[in-house]
Amino acid sequence: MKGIKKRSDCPISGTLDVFGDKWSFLIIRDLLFRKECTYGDFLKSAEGIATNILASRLVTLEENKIIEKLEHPTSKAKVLYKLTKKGIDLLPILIEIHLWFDKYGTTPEEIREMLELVRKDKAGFIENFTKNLES
Amino acid sequence: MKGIKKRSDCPISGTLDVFGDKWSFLIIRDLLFRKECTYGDFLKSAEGIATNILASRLVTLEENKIIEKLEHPTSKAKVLYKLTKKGIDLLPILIEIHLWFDKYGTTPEEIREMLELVRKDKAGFIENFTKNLES
DNA sequence: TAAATTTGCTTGCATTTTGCAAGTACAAAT
DNA sequence: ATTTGTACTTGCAAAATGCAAGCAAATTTA
Repeated sequence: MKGIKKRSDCPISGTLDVFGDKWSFLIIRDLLFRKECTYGDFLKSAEGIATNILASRLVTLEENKIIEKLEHPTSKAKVLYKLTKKGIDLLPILIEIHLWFDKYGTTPEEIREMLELVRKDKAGFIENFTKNLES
Repeated sequence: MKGIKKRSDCPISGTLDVFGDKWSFLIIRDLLFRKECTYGDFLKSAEGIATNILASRLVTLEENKIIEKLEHPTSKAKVLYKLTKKGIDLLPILIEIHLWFDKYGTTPEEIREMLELVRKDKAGFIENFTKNLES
């Protein structure tokens, strides 16, 4: 599965060329909330991604420098995935999706607590969250 | 194409259940930038959506109250599509996608001009843009 | 006013992507 | 030494996508 074909110069189109499917952004969500995930961690997520799809999405995200692979500190059998800076910088998009959803849908309580912080000081929230992920 | 199956309670997942494909958000982009579009207008967009896909996406977006149909003021042969408030409120997501893309990709000049306004006063930009679309 | 064109779709079919179930190779635990 | 865990790959069926053609109603043109 090689280079993605660009449909136009439009930034929205270009972004969808990479993330425009039902799974990629869930992988990013997992990594934003959990910082580092193994292959098995992704498989355990509530939505139930198929293993072949997961593998192909991880490749695409890595090709596009959104995520990177790391050695697991204690086990050679495991692989750690984490976001690059480019990936971490998707946080504001994720936040706006959450805010929009909260306005028109039903947000789980735990997340709604996070959104209160966001509403109090969005820039500060993003800065802190980002710092934590970068470290 | 009937009701969409919800994969989990996660807001990201729920949003992707509706928009998680390569085309839906381009339709919304068109409507944000052009305010009202006919079926033919969407077909003319640079990315070249297939007519059957367009028709099915318009149905889904309408079912989900993101867009609505309007009578064309001068022609019964034409149909006007426009965003609902719920659809207009996707603007902040679109903006963050643009800002992210601009950081890591190449944004067309015309759009970059818009982004300067956004960076000067994001809240004001959104307010004005929204007001214009609502009227 | 009859014929041609425009408009918003639908239909049929080939290609591509997805999803499910198994299988594999290597690491690690028992 | 054997079983289990982990990260995948493979094969195949089902679903989604893409392309081309078709169609009915509205509109324009002759």
